[in-house]
Amino acid sequence: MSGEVNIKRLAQELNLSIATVSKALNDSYEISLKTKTRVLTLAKELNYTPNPAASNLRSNKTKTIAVIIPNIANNFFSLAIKGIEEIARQYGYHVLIYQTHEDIETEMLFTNSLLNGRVDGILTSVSSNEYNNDYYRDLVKKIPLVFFDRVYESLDAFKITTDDYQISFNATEHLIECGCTQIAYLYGLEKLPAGRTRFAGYKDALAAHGISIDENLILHYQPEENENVTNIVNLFQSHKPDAIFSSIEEFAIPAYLACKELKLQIPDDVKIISFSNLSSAKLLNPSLTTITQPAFEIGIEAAKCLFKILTKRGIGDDQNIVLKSVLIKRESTGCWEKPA
Amino acid sequence: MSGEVNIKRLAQELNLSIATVSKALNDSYEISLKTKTRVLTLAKELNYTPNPAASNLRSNKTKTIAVIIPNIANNFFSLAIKGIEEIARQYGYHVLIYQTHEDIETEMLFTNSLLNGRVDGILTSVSSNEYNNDYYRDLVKKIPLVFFDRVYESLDAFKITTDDYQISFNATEHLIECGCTQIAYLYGLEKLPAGRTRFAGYKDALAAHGISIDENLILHYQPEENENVTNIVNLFQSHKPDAIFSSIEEFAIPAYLACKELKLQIPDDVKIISFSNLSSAKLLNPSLTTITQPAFEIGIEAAKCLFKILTKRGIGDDQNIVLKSVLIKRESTGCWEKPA
DNA sequence: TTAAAACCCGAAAACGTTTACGTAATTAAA
DNA sequence: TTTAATTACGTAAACGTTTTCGGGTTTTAA
Repeated sequence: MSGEVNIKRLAQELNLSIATVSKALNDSYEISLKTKTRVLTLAKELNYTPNPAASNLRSNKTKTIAVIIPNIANNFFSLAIKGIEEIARQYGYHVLIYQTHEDIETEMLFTNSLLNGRVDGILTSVSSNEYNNDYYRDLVKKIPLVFFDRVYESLDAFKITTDDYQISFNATEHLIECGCTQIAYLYGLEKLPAGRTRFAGYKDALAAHGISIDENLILHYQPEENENVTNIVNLFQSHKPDAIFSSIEEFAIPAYLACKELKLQIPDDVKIISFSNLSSAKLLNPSLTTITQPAFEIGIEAAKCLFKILTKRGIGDDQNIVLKSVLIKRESTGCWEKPA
Repeated sequence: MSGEVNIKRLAQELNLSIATVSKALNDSYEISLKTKTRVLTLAKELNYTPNPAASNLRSNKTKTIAVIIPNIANNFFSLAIKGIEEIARQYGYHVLIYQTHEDIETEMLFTNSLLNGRVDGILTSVSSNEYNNDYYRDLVKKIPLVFFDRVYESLDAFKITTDDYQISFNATEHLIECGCTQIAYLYGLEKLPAGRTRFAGYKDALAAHGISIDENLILHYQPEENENVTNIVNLFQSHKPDAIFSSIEEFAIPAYLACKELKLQIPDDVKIISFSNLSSAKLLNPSLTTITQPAFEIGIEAAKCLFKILTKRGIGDDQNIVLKSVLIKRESTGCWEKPA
């Protein structure tokens, strides 16, 4: 009964043609104010909502965007999605979510399945296990696409990133100012510009202070959390770093666990700093000094850029948008200004 | 070019009718194996994917489900979504996400916008600020719907919950066994069965141990996080509880902050226990004893139930599915067995 | 007064599928 | 051998919109 209220039904009850009703609903200039209000009031009365499938088919627009991310159960991404949702709602758009689990195959599978008109555009933060530039160079020609955080460079598309280089430089400098010289680097996102840039900031900060890079102090991320803990433990035992720079959130907890295992005191024996959006960073034991990316704002900006494309605005705009991360000094680096 | 490959195109190139191609793609028994393979190979070669809008319109099925939750940036819900996504992917379904921000109006707005055939079914965890039974009693007749965690009772629909009563009883008993008698209760989800049941478990555990309820020790959740901190501080100053039972994750951090502000030692001065899916609970200062719900599994189960309905299976099955939460004893309650 | 413009609405095609129905050719049953 | 059943494919309608085109009526300008 209620599911059967469509344009035809409205047209019959109002003694109008289907075309007129459709135009009235879409606020066309061809329709008089009088009939518009007649149509609108009946539509509201019968609780009419247009059939999306029919509308999509004819107009080739879906009012839907897709978000493709590695993992939703991650503070950064869930906050970003929150921002995206906020903007999407303002535009009356629906949001589809896809998790790649850091696998480029499923990433491409999902993306390809969206090219047949299921969505009007895509927001993506690419997976870390490979860098497939060719694929994305073709893709951005086929569908409106915006990258955020984990981007592909030198493509004709909007890219929302943070000041990874500068903030990593600053964070490293902060450790140096705290008296550290043997700063271990926990390396994540190696294949992506974000990871490379963070490392560059670290390296350049060391160089700027006359500290030479020690390759032995660089540890690479393993998907198995336990492996990371033992790797960090081994690193401590073999090379005794006096600080840890964790370039991804996933390394922070393992670093703490390793210290716990070795009974190392933070920040006395070792200082720790990590990229992180964990809301509980300030309550860790000790509280964790973090580089925190504006995840929510990144989502907002990314969505705004996509709607710029979808509404044909901002054609000539700069496609590289860089937001500022913030270094929040806490107990784990020992020289914070004042505990809250 | 590549976007223009549709059934008509396939039919032309193969000298077949549109109907035959469609049936071949859907593996109909009416089509010979020979032509099926001809169609399939060309389809793959041209990278054909059916237009979802056209398919939806004609067949009245979208391979899409919706998830309606209060807030995605919450460990419980993001883990649940991860589980839902997992199952949806197995069935080749797409997942739409909607955040209500605990507002029943937007919740109904979203839900209503899905009744016109945009999705085949809905998974929902209802918002906490109201209990609108009438609305959902009508709704479950209109569209396949599964509730998870925050459910409406006595409705003809699948409901996935946890053993809130029993685990709250056990947790309260744990505090009592640690010597606490003045156990404050931080009350959340008051209008929902989940919140009520948790409170009942707390109350009955007190009664079972001959401890009378003190209304002054019951604090109600406020949306403003700062308010909660000051409320807890006030509670401490006026009634000196020796333990805190936080019935929702959102109360845990404020409780810690209040203790910090009053320089109360956890667990010596006060013991704390909280419902929580925070992955960092074990690293808080001190580590937090939690009641942890199997969020991922809840998502899995909820999605499975929805697909039971969508595939017309499990008609007579029990619609109340209860999963077990787990009480993880840590430092904040002082009598944990053995630190990890 | 007349032509042009503006206004308002309807007929019908189109979007790309799915599916009920029809039919010819082949096979099985009588 | 005749008839019924089965197999394999095609025709055409339908799903509910949007949109092009056209026409009739009223208003404005000359």
